[in-house]
Amino acid sequence: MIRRFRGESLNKVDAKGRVSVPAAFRRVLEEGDPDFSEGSYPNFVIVYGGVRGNCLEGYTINSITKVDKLISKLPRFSREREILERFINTQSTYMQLDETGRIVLSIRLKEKIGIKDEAIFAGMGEKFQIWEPTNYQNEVDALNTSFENLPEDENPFLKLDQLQD
Amino acid sequence: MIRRFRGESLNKVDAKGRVSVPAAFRRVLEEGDPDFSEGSYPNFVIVYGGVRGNCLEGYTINSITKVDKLISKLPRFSREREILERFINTQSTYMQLDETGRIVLSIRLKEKIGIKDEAIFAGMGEKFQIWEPTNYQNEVDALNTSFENLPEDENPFLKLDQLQD
DNA sequence: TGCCATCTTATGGGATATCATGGAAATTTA
DNA sequence: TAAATTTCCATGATATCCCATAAGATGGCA
Repeated sequence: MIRRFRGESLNKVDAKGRVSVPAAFRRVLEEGDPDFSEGSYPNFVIVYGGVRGNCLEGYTINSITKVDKLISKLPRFSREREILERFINTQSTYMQLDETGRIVLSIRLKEKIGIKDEAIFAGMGEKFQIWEPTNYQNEVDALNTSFENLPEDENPFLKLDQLQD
Repeated sequence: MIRRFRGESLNKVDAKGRVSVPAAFRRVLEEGDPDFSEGSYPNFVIVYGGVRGNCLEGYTINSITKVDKLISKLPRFSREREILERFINTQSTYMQLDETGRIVLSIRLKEKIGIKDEAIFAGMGEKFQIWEPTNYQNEVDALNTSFENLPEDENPFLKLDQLQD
């Protein structure tokens, strides 16, 4: 089975910026790190740029490597590549879980998304997101509204099956 | 895992031109220098020519070697090759980290990119860049603008997925 | 099915190491 | 020998490591 990021969790952020990554996510990060072995702690990548930039996004090493490989196919000095490198490499950072399954969010990262002493972890399949709780609620509400306003023929649930191969 | 240059960092440049290279970048430089060994300090290359020339670009020994090989594939006396060699070979220099992880930017290099007493280091995957902070902000803004103005079908993020396989 | 032992998880505190930075001394270069 | 460079030492801030604990989840077993 290929495990994916699922579920959400509200965790405390302490004075040093430490937060527990939900245990279920840790399993996914372990599976997604080719260098992980029993007794070590998985590495992964947090991207903090992104189009809207009000949350952090965590990627396993394997999935970020896929992205990196795609970027590397673009001509070395092209503008396109520059844009992608700027958003995906410049605005990201390696992370490693510690012994107790925590990471530390630096002051910069916390400021970036407005986190104080709590953070929401939200599973998104190949990635997970970290939100400041209020912002998260707003995002969920906004999604609900925009979903309710969609015409029937654009209902993504219905469109899903049409994509079939 | 092949570590790449990720993240950004604002560091002080002192009167002698000394700047700390971000610790995360040092790890990449070490991995990318075939002659590096525990207890020594990695060598790398700084290119100060380049197409737009308002920043410096740092390459690991391994990645500049890759670029050199690409250049070597061009016809020996072609104009193309001449240009690339001028920008990438002539206008570049070897550097070595010192004991405390710093390099010194010569007056020439500082003038080249307008640096006074602060420098931004920006990870770009296979290379990193050094910018004067204001210029960097302008570049980021320009990138954002040019990104926002792209027609949907040229969105580099979406194109990424189309490159798939 | 109810109880206890054990493991895992989320969390906290203190000690230690690393990082970025500054200054002085030693050495080289012009 | 003055200026510039390199080497060496010093320090505050930050990040990392190590140990501790309480609550919940899990599993075995009578």
